[in-house]
Amino acid sequence: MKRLTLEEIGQIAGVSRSTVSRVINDHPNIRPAVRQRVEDVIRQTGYQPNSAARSLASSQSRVFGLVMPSILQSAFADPYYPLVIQAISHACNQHDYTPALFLFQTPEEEEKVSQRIVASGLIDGLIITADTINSTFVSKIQQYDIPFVQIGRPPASNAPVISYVDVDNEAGAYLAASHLVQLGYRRIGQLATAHNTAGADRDAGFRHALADRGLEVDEALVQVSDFSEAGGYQAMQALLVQQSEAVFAQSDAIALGAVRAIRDRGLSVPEDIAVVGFDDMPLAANADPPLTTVRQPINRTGMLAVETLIDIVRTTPEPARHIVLPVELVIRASSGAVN
Amino acid sequence: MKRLTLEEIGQIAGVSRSTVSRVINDHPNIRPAVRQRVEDVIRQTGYQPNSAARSLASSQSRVFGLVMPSILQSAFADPYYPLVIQAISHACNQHDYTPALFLFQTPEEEEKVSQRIVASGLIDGLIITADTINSTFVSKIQQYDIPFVQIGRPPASNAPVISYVDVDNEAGAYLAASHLVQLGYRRIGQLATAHNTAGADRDAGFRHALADRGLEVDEALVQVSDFSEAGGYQAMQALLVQQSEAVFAQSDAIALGAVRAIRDRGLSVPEDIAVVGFDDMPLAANADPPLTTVRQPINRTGMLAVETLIDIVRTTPEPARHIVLPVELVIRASSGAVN
DNA sequence: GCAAATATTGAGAGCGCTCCCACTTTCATT
DNA sequence: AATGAAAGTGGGAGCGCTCTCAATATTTGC
Repeated sequence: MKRLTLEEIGQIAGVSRSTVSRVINDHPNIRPAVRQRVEDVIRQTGYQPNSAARSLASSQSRVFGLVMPSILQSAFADPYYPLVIQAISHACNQHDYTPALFLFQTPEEEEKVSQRIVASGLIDGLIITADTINSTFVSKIQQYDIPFVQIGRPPASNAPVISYVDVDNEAGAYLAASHLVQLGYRRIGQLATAHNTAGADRDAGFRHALADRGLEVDEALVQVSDFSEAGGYQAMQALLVQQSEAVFAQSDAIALGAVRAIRDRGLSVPEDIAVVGFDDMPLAANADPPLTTVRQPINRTGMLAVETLIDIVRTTPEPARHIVLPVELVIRASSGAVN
Repeated sequence: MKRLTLEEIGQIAGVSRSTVSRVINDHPNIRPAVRQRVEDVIRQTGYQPNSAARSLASSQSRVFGLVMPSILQSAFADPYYPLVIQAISHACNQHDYTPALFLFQTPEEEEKVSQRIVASGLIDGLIITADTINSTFVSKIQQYDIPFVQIGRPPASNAPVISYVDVDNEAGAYLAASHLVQLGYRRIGQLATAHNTAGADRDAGFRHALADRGLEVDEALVQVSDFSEAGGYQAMQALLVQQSEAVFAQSDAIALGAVRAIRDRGLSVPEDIAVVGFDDMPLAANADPPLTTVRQPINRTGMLAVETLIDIVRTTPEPARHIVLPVELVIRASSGAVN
């Protein structure tokens, strides 16, 4: 099937290349009859403008890059990332952008690909997720004039100048921890993380909640894990020694690992130890027991990241946009509040 | 940071645009001294050719589309797909291709985006996964001259003309089922699937293995599920009524759902019912009990899909390439063969 | 009904590259 | 040393679009 050009569409419709271009780009000042005629021809022929020619002439590609730097072994072990990818894909489809995927498993891979990303003009903007606190990627691309938004708050030093979409991690952790306190638990542990600001904010919310109820945080009850199930299992084993009554896990994957560790010790959830997670992944509801957790709106996060980036690309990049989405506590059996 | 052009690089290096182009595209017949000089300038300036201009002039974009049609609710519930995405991303990075992601959650989304994909020239080729048996997507794009490879064998009617990379699902299921037979189980059930050829092939391998050992397949012991954990849970509940001694699950996610269902019934794995999965996801080794399963080489699958597609794009598309990768049985505790 | 204002359309240039062809230089051969 | 072939290099055309500007058509006001 031969590909048609603007010129040929114009020929068929009896107008010039320019007029067809105007129709496609939705410019004003076209006689309705002409627009109609051109649109008909486009529909009948299935014409699609050549994207290379378009982006060469307009220096806009309508391609966004979705970047996940430094996924070492295990980032995909957290089902959060696939959901983010899905959400962004969906948002891009809605807005006629194409998402290009850049997963970096090693620093070398990151180095090799990132130069091409920023300098080839293939990409109009970047959505960056999973940024670890000391990632070099963001500082590298800041030198180029490529627009980007982060999913998740960047470290405080960068935050004012970087646009981002985040969920209210602190409020979520506050809700989760308060829930445990209200249920009467006193020795409340935390399975924390140390890689990104989400972990830091959840930690802050946890501590804030306990402090507000007059409880002190026993540092022995705070164990550090990564965001994976396996990490949660290990960290929980350490926590079990400390006889905590309840535990707030910074992700659902961690929570599931914790449940497994508790079970392996012959204890049960929530009777012996209550567990609360964070994220409300689909598997949280199906878990055994169903997981009390903090629901974060991943689809909205992805949609807003894309829309914010479109806004930045089309209008002025200044000032940086900061969006923080609310979260909610979803109470299920694992915290002992319901059967 | 202003972007340089070929012309400017040539100016700096004291050669013409054409010569720089030759260096970049690795053409022969350049004096080594000149090539060196040009390469130095490129390195120092960090020059990257403009990809829009390049693809307009050469009609090659070096972008591949990764398509997952008809993900209705739950395809991402199977952790297999994120791993495939990761593998393909990695392979594309290695070969200087950019992977663009097209996930379709509804037929409307598929309809809207697919026209743009095939006709805009943005994409040099497609890698199509998760194709359900009666997907219309493949038949739609076959009308266009866009090269593609499938991950997973297409239905027999299409198979001869479509290039694909698959794992030996039948052999894997045969291994898994034979393993259970050898362990002495006789009432062996299957948690099957009905969406794609992988399921059909695994079913065939399962039946083949039982037949080879003189066992008949009791159809009451074959329950149909989707590829998810939740699906496995439901299907296993139905199977529990039938008193099977062992069960072959067509995916690890299904197997984990089955384990949960068995547990919920107060039975244990493998003492009461042995379970074997398929895929060897990372979580299979960490599961409780660790899952006996069939390991499929997802990274190699992704790499070969990309390399096959590159080969098709660069050389002749005929004849279709068919690659089937071997799998291996990984024996862990869930089948009762080890503690 | 006519000039002025405005709406609509077409043509040219150019985005930065690749590809082809023509030209210059170098080298092997006699 | 002369010749032909091969190696190496530069310039023009053109990929299919957008954007600007000039030209033409239509409308408005009086």
